[in-house]
Amino acid sequence: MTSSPARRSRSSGRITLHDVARAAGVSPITVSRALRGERSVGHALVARVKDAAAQLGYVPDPAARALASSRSSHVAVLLPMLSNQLFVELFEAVHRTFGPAGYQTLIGVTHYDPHEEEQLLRDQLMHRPAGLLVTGFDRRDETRQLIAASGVPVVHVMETSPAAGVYSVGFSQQRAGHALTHHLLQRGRRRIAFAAAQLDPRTLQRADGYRACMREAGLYDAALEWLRPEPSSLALGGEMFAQLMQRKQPPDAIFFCNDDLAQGALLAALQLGIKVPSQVAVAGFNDLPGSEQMLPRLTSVRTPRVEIGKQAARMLLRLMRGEHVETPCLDLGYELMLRDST
Amino acid sequence: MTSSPARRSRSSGRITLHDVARAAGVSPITVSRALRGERSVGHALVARVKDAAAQLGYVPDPAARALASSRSSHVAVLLPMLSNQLFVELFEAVHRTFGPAGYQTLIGVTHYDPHEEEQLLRDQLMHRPAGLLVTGFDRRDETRQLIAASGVPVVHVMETSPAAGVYSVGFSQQRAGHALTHHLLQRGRRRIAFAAAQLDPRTLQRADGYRACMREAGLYDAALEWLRPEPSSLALGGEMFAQLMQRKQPPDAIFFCNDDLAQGALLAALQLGIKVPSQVAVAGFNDLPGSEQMLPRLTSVRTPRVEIGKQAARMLLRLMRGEHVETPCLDLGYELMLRDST
DNA sequence: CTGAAAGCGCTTACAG
DNA sequence: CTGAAAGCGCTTACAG
Repeated sequence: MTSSPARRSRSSGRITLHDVARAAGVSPITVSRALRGERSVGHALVARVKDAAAQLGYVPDPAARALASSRSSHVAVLLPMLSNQLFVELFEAVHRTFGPAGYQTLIGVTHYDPHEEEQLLRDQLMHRPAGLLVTGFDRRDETRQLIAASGVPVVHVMETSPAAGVYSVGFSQQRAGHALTHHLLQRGRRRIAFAAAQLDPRTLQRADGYRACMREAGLYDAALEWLRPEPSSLALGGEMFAQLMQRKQPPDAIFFCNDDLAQGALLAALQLGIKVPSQVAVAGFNDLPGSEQMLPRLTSVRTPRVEIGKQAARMLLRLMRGEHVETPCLDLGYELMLRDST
Repeated sequence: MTSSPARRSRSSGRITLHDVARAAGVSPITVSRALRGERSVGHALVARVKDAAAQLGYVPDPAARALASSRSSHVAVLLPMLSNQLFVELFEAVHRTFGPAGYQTLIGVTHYDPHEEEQLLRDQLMHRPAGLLVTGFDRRDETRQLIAASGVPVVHVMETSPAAGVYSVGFSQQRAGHALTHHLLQRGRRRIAFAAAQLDPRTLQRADGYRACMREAGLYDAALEWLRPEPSSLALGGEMFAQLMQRKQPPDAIFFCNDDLAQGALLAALQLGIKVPSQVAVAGFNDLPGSEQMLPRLTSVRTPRVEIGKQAARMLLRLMRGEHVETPCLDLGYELMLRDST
């Protein structure tokens, strides 16, 4: 029971690996290994060490661990925007998966701005995250190089890429856009407009799907496409709807690139006395909260963001452990939610 | 130009304080002090050191810093739920304030669960955050002690408390609830219902305000209060509205504790053919996105979550630096948004 | 105002 | 399968 020598002490009184080692009667390295679950430690020892650690209420110090191993216990997630409920759900799924695995989830919001993304990335990378989750593939070359140079494993979410050495979990935005347009055509619509905001890469991929489908049907008309760069919102959706319906040749269906626009359109229709779907069909994308409560209930495309978050986090966890990933390009599909507005 | 000795090296090739020191011709401690802005270093030296650091592209290692100083460069924020846009806006404001100050913001979502909150807190505290932001005051005694024992400075958001040694930024939920009820009374309403979900402390404080106001008017009737424990949502709001209006003596106004409930109610009214506000007035709380687009536009109480986030982060920053805080209990008020639904 | 020494609590790399 | 030594990159506490 010799107490520590009377040297000038900076000790925080914290219980350390050494305390556990002394209690268990082994060396600190063995404790370190036992607690991290390295296979090389004997069963009996592992049990004894874990007991001692629990007894003492030992909590490892992440900073010391990070310094010694030069790998931290947090994961960085870069998302475009939290005002879109889609990304909130994605984040929560990621967070729920990393938490129990012992990782903290750091969030960065890029606001769809490539420069902001790069700045955030620099900040994050300086903290040496154990892994990185980013949205999509569209970023500056410098940002890409920054990531590559860091050596931090990355998984991309929301889109997929079959490229070698690239890890992604998402679905085909293009095909989903195509499918929704196809549904509208099947309902007998001909003058189908595509109304979009924000114009991020995934929105443009949906536009591609729409275009391809309309061309296949011989019905493509550039005048029916309306792309607005500002963020999407209920108010903007209402405004776009009103203007589209005021045209000399109004559309008989409108495919909004996001549900908030479509919800705003439905509210505007109510106000303007325009009947949906008899006069014009309205469809959205993402199936966000509220779409099922709209009047009429909004047809949309359900995107599997929760599953994407979960699977992407799991994939990243494997990469971080240096394990093999069976399916580096994971397509989780989408689901057409056909409701009353089409 | 002596290269490092041929000892077994674990060096990550990283540029360290020592490299900067050598380049600037000073000792590492001086570099450390100069870069952290300690006053004791001479002007000329600071400039020389900063130059050298910039030249070399030096980036401090947060893990090493945390280990040596036993204080980290991140701040933990505990929020009840991200599906409520209110907290997303609050979080973004906090994040925007801490980022430039050199702190990472770690988020924890409690889902209004005291046990989950305590678990999150243990996780966070083990990482020794430099500061802590928590929502409200309602938590288990053990959780409270955990925080106190950690010595980490804390600021509470959304509610205020004048207690000594307690730091808070928010507004009076009670007064806001009272004010909205008062507005409904002024509009000539008498049978004013209070419909709530989730039943978190702040919702109950709003209920208190409602009750006090109704009692003052001699109109309080317990039958007009409906408290449901499940999370609030558009769907639940619609359901509660329909049931309230089916009663033998329906209310002539309904105060929903949150805008999503009220928005759901407005949509249900449209569907049921119930006129708002002529037949029944509907009001919400928080003034969330979409309320202004509703039909009719929804009366609500605008809560200053962005300002709360910003001011709370600033207050915490001062506490973290050991500076004096002028106003430990900061009331930022609220604003009645009177629109067409009342 | 500047510095040499020691230490923060862990893990890596080398042995046996 | 277990351990003694060294080191990760910084800051604290003590001197001058």
